[in-house]
Amino acid sequence: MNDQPGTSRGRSEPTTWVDVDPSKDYTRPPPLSRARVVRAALCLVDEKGLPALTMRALATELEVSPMALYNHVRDKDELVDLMVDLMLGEVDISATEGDWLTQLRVLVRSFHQALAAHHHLARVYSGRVRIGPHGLLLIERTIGLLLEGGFLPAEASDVFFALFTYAAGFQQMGRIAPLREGRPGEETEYYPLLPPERIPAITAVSPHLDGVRRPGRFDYGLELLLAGVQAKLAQAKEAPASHRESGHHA
Amino acid sequence: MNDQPGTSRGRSEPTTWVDVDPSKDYTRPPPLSRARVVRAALCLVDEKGLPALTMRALATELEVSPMALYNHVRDKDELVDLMVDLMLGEVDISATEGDWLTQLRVLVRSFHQALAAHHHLARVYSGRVRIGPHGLLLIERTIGLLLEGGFLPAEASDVFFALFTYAAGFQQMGRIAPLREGRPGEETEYYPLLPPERIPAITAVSPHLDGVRRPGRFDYGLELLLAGVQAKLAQAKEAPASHRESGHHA
DNA sequence: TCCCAGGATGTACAACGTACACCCGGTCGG
DNA sequence: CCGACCGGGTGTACGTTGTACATCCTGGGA
Repeated sequence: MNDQPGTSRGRSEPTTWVDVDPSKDYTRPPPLSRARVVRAALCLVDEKGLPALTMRALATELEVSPMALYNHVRDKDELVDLMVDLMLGEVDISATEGDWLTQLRVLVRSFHQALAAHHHLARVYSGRVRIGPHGLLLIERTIGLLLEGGFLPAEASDVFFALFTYAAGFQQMGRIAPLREGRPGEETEYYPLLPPERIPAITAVSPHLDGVRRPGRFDYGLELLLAGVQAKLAQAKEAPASHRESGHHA
Repeated sequence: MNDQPGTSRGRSEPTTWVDVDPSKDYTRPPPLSRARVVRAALCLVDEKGLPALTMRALATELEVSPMALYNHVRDKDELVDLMVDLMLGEVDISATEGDWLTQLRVLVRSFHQALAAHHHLARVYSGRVRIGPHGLLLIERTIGLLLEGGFLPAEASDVFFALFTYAAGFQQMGRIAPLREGRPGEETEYYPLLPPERIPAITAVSPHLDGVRRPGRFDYGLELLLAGVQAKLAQAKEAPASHRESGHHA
C-alpha cells in the first residue's frame, strides 16, 4: 500500500553524490526513541485533536510502521500517561519571587497555561492514577508552598486539591457558548431548547456566558479560591489551633 | 448467538399457568423506548465503567439486537449526551430555604453529589457542548441565585464558571492516593518515582493525600470559593460600582 | 381483508489496538 | 576475520468497535 516512490513530505531528492558528511541527522527519522514518540504524539493531539491519536496515524507521522511504536511504549494507555507528564513538565515550578501566596498564584497559573496549551490532552488529564516525575514535582512544589504558608498537612492537601481540581476542571467545561444556537435548528427537536421565558437569568447574562473563552475568567475563579485561602489562614491563626470543630470538619 | 434458553438473570420460571393478567409489564422488554435505552446505558456505565459502554453490550443488556438501539439514538455520542442530561436531572434545583448563598451552597453540593453518584460518567462530562434541558435549568437556577445575590451579569457568569468547573474537575482528579505504592514495583522503573528526600512536602502530608476520598474534601474547596464570593461581593458593594479597573479586569 | 409504516434483525465493512512471527543490520566473542 | 546474537523495525492477522444497508416482521388503519 502507498507505493508512491516519494513518501509524504517532499523526500524525493536525487540520489547522485550522496556521500555527504555522515555525522549529522539529515531527514526526520533519527533512531526513533521513546521521547520522540511521545513528543510526536503530543504534537499530533495538539493539532488534530484527541480522536486523531491513533497508533497508525502516529506511526505514519513518524514514518515508521505501527508496530514499531510498541518497542518504546507498552500500549496506548502508557503513551497517554507519558504525554500527560510531558505536558506537566512545561509547568514552571521554579519561580521564587514574592511571598508564598504570589508564588502559589504564579504556579497555578502556569499549570493552567500548560493545560490550556494542550487543551485536547487536558480533557483526558483526569482520573489518571499514574503520576509521572513532573507531576510529582509539581505537587511537591505546591504542597511545599502551602506548608510554608502555615497550613497544617491536612488542610494543605485540601487546598491543593481545591486549586488543582479547579484548574483541571476549567478545561473540560469547554465552551458552553453556542447554547441557544447550536447548529441552527438541526437538533432543536432533540433537546427542546427551552424558550427564553423559562430561563430568564441565562438570557440576562448570555452575552457573558461564552464559556472558557473570556480572558481572565480562569483568574477570576483562582482569585476567589485564593481569597478563601487567605481567609482560612487568618481565621486559623487567630484561633490558636486548639479546638478546630468550628469549621466544617466532622 | 447466545442460544441458552434462559438468558442472563435468573429468568427460567416454569411456563405453566402463564395466562396471568395481561395488563402489566412483566419481564424487562417493554417496547424499548429512548428513555429506556438511556437509563440502561447509565446503569451499565455506573456499575461496569465507561469502557464497558458498548452498543453491543448495551443491546444484550436490553435483550435486543445492537442495531435496534439506533432507532432511538442517532449514535453513541448522542447517547452519552442524553446520559449526561439524565444525570443532571438528578440535581435538586428546587430548594428554597435560607438566603441565596445557602441555596447556592446546597445547589452546588447537589450537583457534586449527582456527579459523584455517576463518577464514571462524570469523567466524560467535560467539553460536551450539547446541553440538555436539565443542564439548562441547572445553569438557570445557579445564575438566578447569583443575580439575586447582587452580582452583575459579567461577574455572575464568572462565579458560575468557577463553581461548576471546580465541581466538574473534582471528579476527574480521581484518587492520587497510591502515589508511592502503585502496583508494587511493577512499573516503578517507568516512572522513576522520586526518592522521598526529593519530595519532602509530599511525604509530610502523604497520609492526607488520599485523593477525592476524604469526606468533606469537596466541601472544603467549596467553602474556599464561597468565602471568595462573599469577599468579592462585599468589596463590590463598598465601591460604588463605578470604576472597576481596580480588579483583574483588563 | 389487505397494506403499509415503523421498528427489530443480520450481514457487512472500515478502523482500531495489538499479538505474533519474521527479518535485518550492527556488535561482540572466538 | 567470521559467525552468532539480539534489539528494533515490518507484515500479517485477529478480535472488537461503531454503524450503514437491506431485509423482515408485526400490528394497526382502510
